[in-house]
Amino acid sequence: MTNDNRTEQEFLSSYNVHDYDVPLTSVDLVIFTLREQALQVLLVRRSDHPCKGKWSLPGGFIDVHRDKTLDDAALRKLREKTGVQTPYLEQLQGFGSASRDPRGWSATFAYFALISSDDIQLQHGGTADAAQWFTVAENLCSADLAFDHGEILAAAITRLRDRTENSSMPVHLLPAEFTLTDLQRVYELVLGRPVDKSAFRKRIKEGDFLEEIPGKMRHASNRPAQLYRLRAGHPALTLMRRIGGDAKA
Amino acid sequence: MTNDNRTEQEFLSSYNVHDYDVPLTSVDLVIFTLREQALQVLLVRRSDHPCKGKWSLPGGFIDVHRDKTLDDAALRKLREKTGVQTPYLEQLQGFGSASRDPRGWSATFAYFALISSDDIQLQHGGTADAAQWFTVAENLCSADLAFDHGEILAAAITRLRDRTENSSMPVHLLPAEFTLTDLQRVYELVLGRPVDKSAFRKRIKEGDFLEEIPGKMRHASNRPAQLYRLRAGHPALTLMRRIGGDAKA
DNA sequence: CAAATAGTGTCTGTAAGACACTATCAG
DNA sequence: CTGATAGTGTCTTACAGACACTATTTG
Repeated sequence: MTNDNRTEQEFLSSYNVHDYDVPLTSVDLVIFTLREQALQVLLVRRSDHPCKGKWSLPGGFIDVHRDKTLDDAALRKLREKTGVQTPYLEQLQGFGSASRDPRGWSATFAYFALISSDDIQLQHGGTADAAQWFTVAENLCSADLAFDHGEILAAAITRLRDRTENSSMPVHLLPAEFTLTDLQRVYELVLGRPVDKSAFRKRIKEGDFLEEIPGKMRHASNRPAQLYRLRAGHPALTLMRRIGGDAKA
Repeated sequence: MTNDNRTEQEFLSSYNVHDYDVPLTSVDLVIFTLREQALQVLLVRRSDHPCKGKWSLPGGFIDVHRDKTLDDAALRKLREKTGVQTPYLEQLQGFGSASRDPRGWSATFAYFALISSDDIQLQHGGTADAAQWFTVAENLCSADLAFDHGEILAAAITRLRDRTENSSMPVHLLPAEFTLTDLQRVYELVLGRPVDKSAFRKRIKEGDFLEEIPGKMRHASNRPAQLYRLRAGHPALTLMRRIGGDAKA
């Protein structure tokens, strides 16, 4: 009886989500920042079943009454955990299977956030679980994380490295004002290899997503360094190393 | 009462998905192929509400009893529509909001498939809705497709073009055996611009994902062309135009 | 032979990496 | 002055695009 002549109105009034077996649907976040001269990720200890006691990515079910969109749901979780209002946020990948959660068929939209450690105010107490920053290392993904969160974390690290090879992404790990040397250190940290200063600066300037802060320098016991900031109104991500040929022709 | 001392077993026995308001969760497919010298995409006319009568991407709800994983769900939909068993399939992006489906909060995992038109056997009759191939053009995304499928289609086209710039992806649009000129035509079609023959062939050979089929040529009223095929056991996607520097150091 | 497409060789500009050089501060 | 880091210039090499050239078939 699905192909009759009911109006859409009639159809909808007879439709009830609860009549069907549906997957659990959640949002999980991989939140990166720079702390203690290292790339770190935020994990939360689960205070309840399933996976009680294990470390997990922050996240949870979509609240169909409060969240208008998937991005809203991710932003809400991020703000609840870190207090950060306007992070760099992008969708990473979906993960779903019959077996990843013992409560039943489960699917999650994994997100990927970069924030400056200056902006963080970890939310403690109340219903918040214990949250802690972990330095990103190869063995962290194979640690005994909850659900398939090790796999999600590995995918996030891969994505961050890939984007670092050819985009401005890592700027979002820094505070609003920084020197080019600061930025170079971030690239080196994420890529795990040294980067040539001259070539790096050429590429960044060419990308044209930064601007000098007029007259503002950082002083130390050496030549002062020009401070830069993101050029206002520019996209959050600028691709560099444009591909050969004339991509517009 | 979430933080008590129940065992996981006790917890699960009291847990019921139907106690909560959950989003509808589905899988949608953007299936590309080459037909009539053009890049085409498969759309299905909806035979029922909502969006009755509109063209939509093939897809549907996850069947928590038949599908073990998200990828399984996508593969099942693809086989049901096209009969293709082993396509190139990758996850595209998740889309979800309170408003994209009038039945309620809805989220979808969009997938992205490339198939050779040689392999297609469109499934007609039975419960299958009318399916039809449409040539990909800019205006197709802004046509009046069901739900937010125009947006999903646009994202898929963007992804295909991006990958075509720097990977072997387009080979999956061709039959198992093809000439280098065939392949070049595909790249040109997807990118919408001419590609230099010499540079193209250098890059493809360097990518090392193809092999000559020994002694097998395609004959016409001109010099015969060597036929190639995917090198067995190689990954479905090979990146070309490797990034500068020494990415392994 | 001509026509047609397959396939290759050569030149050139551009840009990235390497690395040395200069600049400018504190103390 | 020295030490330290900021910032730039120069050289070399690799490679993609442009484009002309050769090769091999049918008819």
